[in-house]
Amino acid sequence: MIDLNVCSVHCGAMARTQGSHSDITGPKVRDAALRLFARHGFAAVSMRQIAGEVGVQAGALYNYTPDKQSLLFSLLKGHMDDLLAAWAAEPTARDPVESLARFTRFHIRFNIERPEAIFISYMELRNLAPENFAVIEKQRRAYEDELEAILRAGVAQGCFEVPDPKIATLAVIAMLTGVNTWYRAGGRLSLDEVQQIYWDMVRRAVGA
Amino acid sequence: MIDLNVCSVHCGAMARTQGSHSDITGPKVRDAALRLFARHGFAAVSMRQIAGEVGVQAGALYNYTPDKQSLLFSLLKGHMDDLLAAWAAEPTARDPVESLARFTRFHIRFNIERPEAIFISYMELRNLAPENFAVIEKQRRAYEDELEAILRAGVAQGCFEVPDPKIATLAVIAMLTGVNTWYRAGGRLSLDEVQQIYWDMVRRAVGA
DNA sequence: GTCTATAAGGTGATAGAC
DNA sequence: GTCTATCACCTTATAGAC
Repeated sequence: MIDLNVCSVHCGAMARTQGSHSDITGPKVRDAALRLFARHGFAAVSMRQIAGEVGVQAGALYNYTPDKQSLLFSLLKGHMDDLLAAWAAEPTARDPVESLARFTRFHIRFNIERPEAIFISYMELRNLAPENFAVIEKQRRAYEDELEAILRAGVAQGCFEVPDPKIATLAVIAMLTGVNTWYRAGGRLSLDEVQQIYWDMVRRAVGA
Repeated sequence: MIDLNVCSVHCGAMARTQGSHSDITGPKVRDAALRLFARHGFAAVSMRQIAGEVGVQAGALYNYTPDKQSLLFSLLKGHMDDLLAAWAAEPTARDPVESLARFTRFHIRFNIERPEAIFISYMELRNLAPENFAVIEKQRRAYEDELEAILRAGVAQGCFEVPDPKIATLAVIAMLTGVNTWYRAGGRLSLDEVQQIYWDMVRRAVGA
């Protein structure tokens, strides 16, 4: 149909001094899939649509993923790895109040910086094959456990008033994640103002 | 659009002492669609699957909905109508603190009682045709405005400390709606205990 | 009101040319 | 690595028999 790059015979024989097509096409496939899955949903997006965004034919996608399911899992897994690594790289604090403040600001910033990945991480869990779901679910719990540990430390030290740390964990995360439903860069409030407003609410919610 | 009681030539002349097939099949179609959409997602569910749940052939569904999109819209519209009507039927309070307490308890109970409808109301908005989305979005804002009015009244009377009522509204709703991600009937906590825990957090979050 | 049959087209994935 | 072509199957929706 449309032949954009009839490199075919020639390129294979040429000295390939830098990145092959796959070094470029691979990330483009992931970017297109992330964007389309976030916009229309995994089930509503076809491999042909993704290929169209990338500028290749559908068959070529299978050089980069064994199937559509693996593509979704790879995106979600990569996102959760990023999340856990980024939080692990944050400087730690002794004081639970300061830890909670850092978690609050971190979570808001991280989420706002990658709205599409956050969106599919919440919306497309049900489209994961069971074994893939189990992996992501475990990582999600590991992240929740980070916040729960902060709350429990604060309760133990008497600086938080939280009757049920597990529920408070889920409540705080739900509240913070909600930012993504309305925040738009260049809107009424800066990231810093948003972080401050939510920190005030979180701080009071846990009785700090 | 949907003719619920045609029953063709015969029934029209007969004394119809009780429900025709359509009186039974219609609700069954809606129930099956709600359950399947919630479980697998709108795009992933076929009309044949819905028909299979109901116990009819796919073609018969079109006696109850002009198309798949209208079926989704009808479910979401019905849910939002129920939500707004149920809140309107709640007894009102003069005191903003008491109003907020009632809203908190109402929202949690209403959501917990119909997890599937709540789920698709959040997940399937993007699968609505633009004109249908506009209708649901308007209703969603009307509901948010109810809470925002409570918060603004509380700020005006000096019983809440909320720098940005709009954001506080969205934060509180996000926190409360999060209950549905973990609550299961017969679990560790009763509905009443959950309502109490969340009310404590909401109350403190708004500085009441 | 429900059935069967069908239209018209989309789906994920693969084979083999280049 | 990407193409074209294809397989086997699924999709929504409609037509007409009963």
